[in-house]
Formats: sequence, C-alpha cells, structure tokens
Amino acid sequence: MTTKDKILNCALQLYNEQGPNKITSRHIATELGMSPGNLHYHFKHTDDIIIQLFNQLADSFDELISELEQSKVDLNYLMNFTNKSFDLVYTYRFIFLSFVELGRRIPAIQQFYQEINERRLHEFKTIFKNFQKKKIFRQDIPSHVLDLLVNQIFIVGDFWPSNNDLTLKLEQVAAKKYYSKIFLNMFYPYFEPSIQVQYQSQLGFSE
Amino acid sequence: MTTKDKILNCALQLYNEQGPNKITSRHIATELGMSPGNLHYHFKHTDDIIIQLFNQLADSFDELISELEQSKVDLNYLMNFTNKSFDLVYTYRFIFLSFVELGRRIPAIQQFYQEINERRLHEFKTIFKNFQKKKIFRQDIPSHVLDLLVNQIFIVGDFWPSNNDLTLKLEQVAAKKYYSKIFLNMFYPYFEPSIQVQYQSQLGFSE
DNA sequence: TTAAAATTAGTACATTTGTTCTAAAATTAA
DNA sequence: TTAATTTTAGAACAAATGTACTAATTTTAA
Repeated sequence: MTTKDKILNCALQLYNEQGPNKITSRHIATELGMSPGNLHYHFKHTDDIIIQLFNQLADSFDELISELEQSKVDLNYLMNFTNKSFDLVYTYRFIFLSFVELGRRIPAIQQFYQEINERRLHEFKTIFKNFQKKKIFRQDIPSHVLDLLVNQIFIVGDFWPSNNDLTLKLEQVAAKKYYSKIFLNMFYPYFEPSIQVQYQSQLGFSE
Repeated sequence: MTTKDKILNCALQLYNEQGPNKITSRHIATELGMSPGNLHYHFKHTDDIIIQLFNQLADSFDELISELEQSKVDLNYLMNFTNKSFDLVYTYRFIFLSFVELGRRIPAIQQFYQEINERRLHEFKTIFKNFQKKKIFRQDIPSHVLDLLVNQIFIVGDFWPSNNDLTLKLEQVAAKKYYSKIFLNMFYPYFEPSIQVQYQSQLGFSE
C-alpha cells in the first residue's frame, strides 16, 4: 500500500470516528507515526485528503447508479440496491455526517452532490413509473405523489447516519439493518397488496 | 433589547448564514461593533452562545409538542403542526445543518435531542393509531409499518434544511413550501381515499 | 453627590493549525 | 558505484482563536 493510501485510510477512519473538524493533518500524521512535513509532501492541502476521499465515494456511487438497468428493476433489485447504497454510505459516513459543512467548504463536493442527486432522482422517477406499469406499485397513485416519494427516500437515504449518530448510535451491521428497514418501509404503502405480502415475508417482520 | 439578546440575535443570523464553524466570537463582536472582551463578559465561553440558542429552540419545540392534544388531532391539525415545526426549524436552521457536530461538541445538545425525539416518536405513534381509529388512515396498515413511518417523518423533518442547502438552496418561504409538501406527502398513501381527496384539494396540487 | 457595581475597550497570551523550508536519509536509475 | 530523485523529519512561521486581564467608562443605588 502506498503512503498516500495509508494516509487516506487512516484519515477516513479518524474522520469517521471524530469528524473532519476535530481531526487535523497533525493528528493523522501522528496516528501514522509520520511527520507533518511528510504528510504535506503527499497532500499539499489538508482538504485535498477530504476531496480525494469524496472522489472515492462519488466514483463508487456513480458506478452503482450506472449499473441500474431500468428494465430489470424489481423488488429484489430494489432491496439489493438499497443494501449496497447503505454499505457505501456507512463506509464514508463522515461525509454524510458533515455534508453541509463540507459542501460549503469544498465547492466540488456540493457540485457533485447536486449532479448525482439530479441523476438518481431522475433514475428513480423512471423506476417508479415502471413499477406502476409492472404492477409492483399500486395503480391509483398520482404521478406527482411518486415524484415526491423520490425526494423523501433520498433525504432518508443520505441522513440516516446523522439520525443514528444523534440517537441510537448503532454500529455498522445493526445500523444498516435498522435504517434499511426504515428506508424500505417508505415503499410499503405504494406496493400492490400481493407485493406487500412478498415484501413482508422477505424482510421477516416477525423479529 | 439587552446586550445578551443582541449578541444572541446576531450570532443566530451569522450562524445561519455561515455555520458555527466559520463564525467565531470575534466575528460576532465585530458585527456588533463591540470588543471581544465585552462579548466574553456576557458569554464566558463561545459555546455558551450556541447552548443558549439551542435552549431557545428546545423550549419552543417542547411547547409545540406539549400543545398536542391527541383527541383533537386531525388532518388540519397535522398540517398546522407541520407548518409551525417547519418555521421553527428554519429559524434555527444552523443547528439542523450542523446537528451531528454540535451534538458531539456539546453533550447537552445530543442529550436533549434524544429526549425530545423519544417524546415526539411516542406522541406520533399514538396520533397515527388514532388516525386509524378515526378512519383518517387506512385500516389495512400493520402497526409496525406505522411505527416505521414515524421514524421516517422525523428524519425528513430534521434534515430537509441540509438537503436544501446542498441542492436548491431555497429561502424561507419557498423552502417551507417545497419541503412541507414533501413532508406531508409521506402521509398520503396512508390516508383513506376520501382523505386523500381532501388533502389534495387543500394542498392545491395543480401548481 | 458619591460610592459601588456593571459594562466596555483594548491588549496580551497560549494554543492550535496549515503550511513552508531545509537538510538528511532512503530509494532508484545509470 | 554514483548521481539524481523521492521521501522523510523536524523546525519554524503566520494567522486565527478562545479567553483572561486591566483599566477606563457608564450606570445604578444610597
């Protein structure tokens, strides 16, 4: 592993634990047993570390959305996508926990958020329309209601780590289980009755 | 207006505009044409300003929840509560935009969030059960689904300003209109058909 | 009016932080 | 091997920040 990667990994861990405001370049250097001079040889600006980490996240997210194939999207596909998204969000949770501040501090972050958000809003609006065609979603839902649903799910999808940090503070596995249930449940009342049954049996609501 | 209140008002404005990390006690003092020594005569620690502002928010929120009278809650009541909540959140938006960081920095904030969250989760679970009794909500929704809905609405209710800041950056009136629509729409698929009609006509979905 | 109390300005200090600079050490290439 | 390049440590600096201190000024109370 290159020194750059060591720095990035260490920074990700420290940022996730304590937030990007508490952690300085000196902290990261010390944690790695490295001089501050050396760290700044690899990353001229401290924010460059954050930018690089954000780019990792952005690339992964981008890939995830690119994989979406409208025609194949069904309930399983939706659950699968949710699963992968939640893992990604958890891995880079410090970004989501400080999204507003990082967006203000680093314009590229805000810009990319807007782009990827536009894109996934559009993708999911299409998916939901297909859901209606395929009778996964109820037929009697007006299309503007579906459009608003898309906004809801992304707010929950982006800010569940913040809610977790302020309340239960669940760690990885438990958090993912808890919040993906909350997330997927947003779709429940839109499902056709038969899908509702299928959904409930798959999620094991008896627990 | 006392000097303390002037400081609080000015701080609120600056925090809302630029976030609590960019704004220092010196900034606030300068904005008020006041010496830093004087500001620290009124607030020994800079964080005391934030704590005081948070207490203002907490008191208002507490009052709002206390006013809830389960028996009287109907669709209009719900819309009214949403309206007041959104105003409050907007007024103190810097807290919601930096909730996680402030919670970590100031334990009292995190603690109060947990308390008020527990309380409103409970209140709303009861409200939704009443909604079912009163046939405002559909009868065929399992109770655990309703419980999860409660979690969803509070995540959206707390983090819509963050979403707004990262995307459209709507100001007060427009933001409230846009996000309260998204918020109230979360209830839509749970409404009985007759209530759905009533809801749509009240919100004027033609716009 | 006068003494006490409250308020204010201005300065000063310690700490933290990002970053730069220099020189040494390690690595690579010829 | 030797020269060039890369990497590293460590010191140094400037700016920012929270906050304490002092002395002046203003306000209040007797």
